[in-house]
Amino acid sequence: MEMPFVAIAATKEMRSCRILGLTNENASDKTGAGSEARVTHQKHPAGRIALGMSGGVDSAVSAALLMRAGYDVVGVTCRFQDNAAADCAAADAAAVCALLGIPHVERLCVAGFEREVVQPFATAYVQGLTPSPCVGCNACCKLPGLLEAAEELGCDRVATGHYARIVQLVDTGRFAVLTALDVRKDQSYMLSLLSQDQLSRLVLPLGGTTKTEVRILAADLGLPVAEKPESQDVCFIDGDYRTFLSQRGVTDEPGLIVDRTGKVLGHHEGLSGFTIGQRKGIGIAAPEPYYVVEKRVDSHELVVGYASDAQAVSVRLGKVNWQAITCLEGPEDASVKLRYRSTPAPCIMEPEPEGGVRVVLRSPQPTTAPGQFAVFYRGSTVLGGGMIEEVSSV
RNA sequence: UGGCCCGUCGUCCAACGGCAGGACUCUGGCUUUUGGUGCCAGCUAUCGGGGUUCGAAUCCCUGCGGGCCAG
Repeated sequence: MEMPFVAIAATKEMRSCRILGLTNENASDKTGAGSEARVTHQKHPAGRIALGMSGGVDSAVSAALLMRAGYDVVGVTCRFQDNAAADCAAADAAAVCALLGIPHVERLCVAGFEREVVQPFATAYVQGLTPSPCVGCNACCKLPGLLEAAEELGCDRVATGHYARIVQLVDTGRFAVLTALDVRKDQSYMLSLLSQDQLSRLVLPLGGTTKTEVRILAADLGLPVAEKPESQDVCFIDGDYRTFLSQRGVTDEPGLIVDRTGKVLGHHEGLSGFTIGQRKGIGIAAPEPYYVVEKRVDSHELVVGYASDAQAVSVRLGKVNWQAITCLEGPEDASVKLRYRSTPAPCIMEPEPEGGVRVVLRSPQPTTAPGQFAVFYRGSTVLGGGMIEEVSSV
């Protein structure tokens, strides 16, 4: 046993591929004391790996699973911020590593995080976009940081606690992301910007497990973070969104709330407080709920409409990062997620100049906001993803 | 200041003289590595004063406040 690859049955979408994961990651194995005993006495047959540890339960359990699979695991906590929360996260990760008996290192990534994630986030709001910082963070900050750490630590692979799977397609040799088996926790969307190089070295121990199993395993192992709640909200904003944005120079000006016909319905205190598709917080009583359908940055107008107006029929993407396929040569069918937790919707991908893609939805979908990512799927395979630049509703 | 309508949650609208209900807003919760959506729950009202009645949002009188025809 020298490579951690597992062949899986061919699916309709993929003629064949191999999962880059763990040899014993199957759900049925969670109590498999037998196989566990078999691997623990071996001398790291799977090699040395740098595991990104956030301090949460997912990465903690990932460490244990990697160890079971025969990896020589080094816990790496990237410090994206210099504050108490980061101290706390790092301390939790260190405690887990200590308990598991593996080394733990911290890595300072504050400058890179600021440059690649935080500033672009604020800039997006100035432009009237609704950014999705985690997508960019994974590709431009988290993975690069981990890979650098791996280099320094002599690791040939890296791992994270994302719920998704990675495969290598036999036909083309390309690496692709698959959805997690636990569809409720699937995070493949968040990995859609990863490059081939990043994917080729990434191992995702949790792709074949469920959150429930992870919690159970964490408890069985006595991990101190077993009960830690799910992360949510933007990690670098603790507290008031508005305050954060204003500290970042995002000036917010009041403006009118109008409907599609131009009728004035009310006032708002700043466009950055709204995202397209949003329902709550508009503050206008009407026969039906209003949704934000447009933000007019120049005139500071917020355009609202009923649910029937808050539908997208097509979106235009900037440069798309292709994963399972090399490029798009002509129109092709796929499914697309227009927001992280939305259901993939049937669509046609049409190539546009400079790597862009026009996405024509087979049927109208609840609208989405420029700045969000559209991620293409074929079955459970991620084809690629790109940032939404324009949403068409007619 | 002649005649006629109408005053009910924050908003819009219901309720044969018999427990004031809904929608929207708002608030809280669930869900969630993007304040989105969605789901669940909750708060809040009969314009004031008299009367009739066992009982009034409802009927009568009156005041106040809107609106519409008149001039």
